[in-house]
Order: sequence, then structure tokens, then C-alpha cells
Amino acid sequence: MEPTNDETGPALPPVVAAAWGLRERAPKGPRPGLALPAIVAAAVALADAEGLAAVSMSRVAKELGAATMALYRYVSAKDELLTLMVDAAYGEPPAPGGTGPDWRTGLARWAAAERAALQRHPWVVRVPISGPPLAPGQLSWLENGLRCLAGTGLGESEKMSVMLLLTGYVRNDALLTAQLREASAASGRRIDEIMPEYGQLIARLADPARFPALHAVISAGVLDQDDGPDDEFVFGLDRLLDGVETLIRARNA
Amino acid sequence: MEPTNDETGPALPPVVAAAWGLRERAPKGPRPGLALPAIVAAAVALADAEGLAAVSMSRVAKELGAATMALYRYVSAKDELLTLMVDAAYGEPPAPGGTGPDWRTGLARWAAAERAALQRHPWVVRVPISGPPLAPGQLSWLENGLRCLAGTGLGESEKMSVMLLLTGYVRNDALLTAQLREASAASGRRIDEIMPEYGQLIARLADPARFPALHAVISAGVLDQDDGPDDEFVFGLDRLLDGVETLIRARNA
DNA sequence: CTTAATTGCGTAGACCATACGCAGAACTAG
DNA sequence: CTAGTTCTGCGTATGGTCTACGCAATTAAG
Repeated sequence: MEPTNDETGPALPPVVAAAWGLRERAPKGPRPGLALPAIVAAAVALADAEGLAAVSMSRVAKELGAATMALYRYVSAKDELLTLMVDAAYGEPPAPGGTGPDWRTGLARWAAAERAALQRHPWVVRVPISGPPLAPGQLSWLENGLRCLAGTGLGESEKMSVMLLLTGYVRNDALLTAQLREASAASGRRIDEIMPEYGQLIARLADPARFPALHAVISAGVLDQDDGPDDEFVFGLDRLLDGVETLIRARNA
Repeated sequence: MEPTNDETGPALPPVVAAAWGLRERAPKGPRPGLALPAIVAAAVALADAEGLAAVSMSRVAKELGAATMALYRYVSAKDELLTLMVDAAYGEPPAPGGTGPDWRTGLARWAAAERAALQRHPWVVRVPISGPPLAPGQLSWLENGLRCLAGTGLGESEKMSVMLLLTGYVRNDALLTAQLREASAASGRRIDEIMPEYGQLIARLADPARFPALHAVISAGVLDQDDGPDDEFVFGLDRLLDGVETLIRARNA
């Protein structure tokens, strides 16, 4: 199972080989009855329908009409399946948009696309990742994001840092959204009731003398008005891109 | 176990009552042999030493010399224990710093303090949170952060959004750092070998014709130079605070 | 036809969270 | 002092998890 690769360098982790389709099948032995993409697709569908907790090896196997241990011929461990699921959930990145002076539009579109993917598959942000992104889909997203920054005058290192910052922001926003949805489901409240209730609880628990700034926020009704999750996302994204713009201007001055 | 609370409003979730020490003990029955803070402290120590995966109810109980099921007299479920662990790991927030024109120094210090707490307890970012922060420690951190923004001319809603943005950034940075460390441990490489190897793998896997921007980054040696995790953190933080500064200037114009 | 490789998968081991119920301790009411 | 109440500790049991191992069946090469 050692990835045969004629070029030199560090060995490919098995999960990377699987993601790039580099697992070569020996000509002997019975035909595989399952296929890795089908397994991943079934797992993704299951996670979409019933959440990440429902994705167990036995459950995925049942969904495919196979036995639990059959999956381990295609995947070396559950972690590997999860990594492949994430890559599948991201799907195709948005087309590379305008470069040069149009970098901001391009990055905003890129961020919106990542956010949309994470909203289609909210469980993605719950998957514990352990390593830098190497799956082909992940690299495509990174590539198309980096292209937006061509011609901005930023250094290569800075471009990479900006992308790291941006994807981190989008993922964090998706995580918060998913948490809100879970809190709503757990308490049985409607999702737009959660934040006002949260404000009431803070007001009750926190002594106004010790938490004056917090109480100022609460009594201003910040949590009562439902400004929608999109506004919050746009606010943070605007701050972040403003910061990048400041840097780009400094580099071109 | 319904939280008795004479004031009106939404019911307190049990975990919140526990965090605020509102669980009143009946005068009858035997003295409790354990105490909630001791349980939480043992669990935190265990997570620090052996990672979050080592924190099972039976393991925590063993650490305390108690039986597994004894813990359930103090904690209604494992989720509750995890939430309390997080609050304990954060500890005390930094003293509220300079307000007014000094907001930036204050927020930078606040962010550095959160980062330090998350570096002391890297498992915190792996705990799946399900709901807005209501534990006393969390609220103290939020309070002291909000105070930095007093006198900036920002609206209350904007202050809250800025804090959300900032803590999200710090947490995401800590998550990436933890992932890097895990990748290092899993592959047996030294931690400063991971990124250069990552670059080599990308160079080998990704076709330069399809991934030109990525290859530009790689061949610039971005991943080879070890600029240290602190530089990456400072870069993102600077961009973020630049963005906030732009907003504050706009509000005061 | 023999042989080597590979697949499907049954079994089993080692964990995990936690529902339930019982024995005993500690307090209160009488 | 006694009876009743109520809580604690925790043993047992259930149903779930991942996955190491090994065996039978299948396929193709020699």
C-alpha cells in the first residue's frame, strides 16, 4: 500500500494518494464491488441528511448494502473517509475572477462561494482536520483564490497569508452558524428566538456592576433585532478586506 | 434538577447553572465526596497531558479515584463537563486596558492573552461548542474586550461584531497551530519540517499548468522559510485591526 | 491447473457514554 | 431515640463505536 511514486521526496500519506486517485489496482484478485467515490458520496449524503454524528463506518456500509469491514478495503481509517468527504463537499471552486485592481470583487465572490459550500454541508466545519490541505479540491480553491491577488503588488508570502486569513474567517463564520442552529435544535426554540433569549439570560446572570460594557450592549437591544446572519458575515468580511486594502495601498505607495 | 430561579425568563440550561454555581445542595443526604471544580480541574489536567481524546468519563473518574458513574452526580453529560473545561481553561481575562484612542493596544493585548490561553490548552479549540457563551469566564473575557472599544464611536452592535470577529480570528489561528502540531506528531517529523515538506508535496502533486498561482507561491520558497507562527498571527491581526480602524475613522468623520 | 493476489466480510476485542437501580449515609420530624 | 426522607456512590448492563485479524471466495497470470 506504499504509494509507488517514481519521483523523490517525502512519502505520500495514504489519504493523499487516495484523494488524487493514485491507488493503482493490481490486475489480480476479484473485481472491487465498491468504489471509493461512491463510498464518499454515500457518507456525504448521510452527513447532509442526519449530521456528522450519524456517519459511522457501519452506517455508511449499511447505506451501501455492504458489510462494515468491506469499507476498510477502500479507506485505511475513518479519518481518511472524513478528509475525502470534506474535499467532496467543497466541490468546484468559483471561476477565477478579476485580477489586478479587481481583486476585492474576486475575493468577495470566492468567500461567498466557500460560505455557500459550507452552508450546503454544515458538518464540514465539525470534521477535525489534522494537516495542511493537500486534496485536489482544496488546492483548486486555494489556486483560484490566489489568482485574485495577482497584480496587487503583494509578495507571495503575503498572498498566502491573506488566503489563510480569508478562509479562516469564512470557516469560523460557518462554525458559529452551525452552533447557533444546534443550540436552536437542542432547546427546541425557533432559530430567531435564540439570540433574544441569550440576551435575557446574560441580563439575568451577569451583575450589571461587574459587566457594564456587556449590559450596554444588551440594553441597546443588539441581540433582539434579527439582522440576519448575512449582515454579520458581510460586516466581518468588509473589515477584513479593508485591512487587506490598507496593506495593498501601502505596498503600492 | 429544574433550576429554581425566582426571576422570570427562559429556563437556565443545566450547564449554565452549574457554571455559575447555582446548583443548590439539599441539606439531607450524605456529603458529596467529590466537587465539581475538582472534577473539571482533573479533566483539564488530563487534556493538557494527553489530549482531548484521553478525556473519557471513566478516565477522569480513575484520575480522581472514583467510579465512572459517580461523575454523573455532578455533571449531567459529558458535553457539560467539556463546556466547564473550556471555561476553566480560559481563566481570567487580561485586565481591561486603555479605552478611547488606545483601543488598538487594548484589543491587541486581549487577543494575545486569548492566544496564550489557547496555547496553554490546545485542546480547547477541538471541543465542539453548541451555543453562545454563557459561562462566567467567557462573559468576563467578552466584557473586558468590549471595554476597549468604549469611546471609539462605534455602535453597540458594531462593538459586538468586532469582538466576534477578533475572537474568531484568534481561535482559528489556534486551530491551525494545533493542526500543524498534530500533523507533525502523526508523521513523526519535527514541526519545522512540516511546511517545507508540504511545499514539496504540492509541487509534486499539482500540475504547474493547472495551478500556476500556487506554484508561484511554492517556488518563491514561502513554505521553506520558517517565519515562525507568531509572525503569521501578527500579520492577520494587523490586517484585522486595520480594518477596524478604517471603520472607526469612518464613524468619526 | 496451479498459484498468487485481492476482495468481502464475520468475529472479536477494546473501548465509549450513560440509563437504571440499589445500598448506605446523613439529615429532619416526631 | 427513631423513622422517614433524600441524597451519594457506584455496580451492572445496554448498545454503540473503531478496527485488527483471519478465512473463504474470486480473479487472473504462468
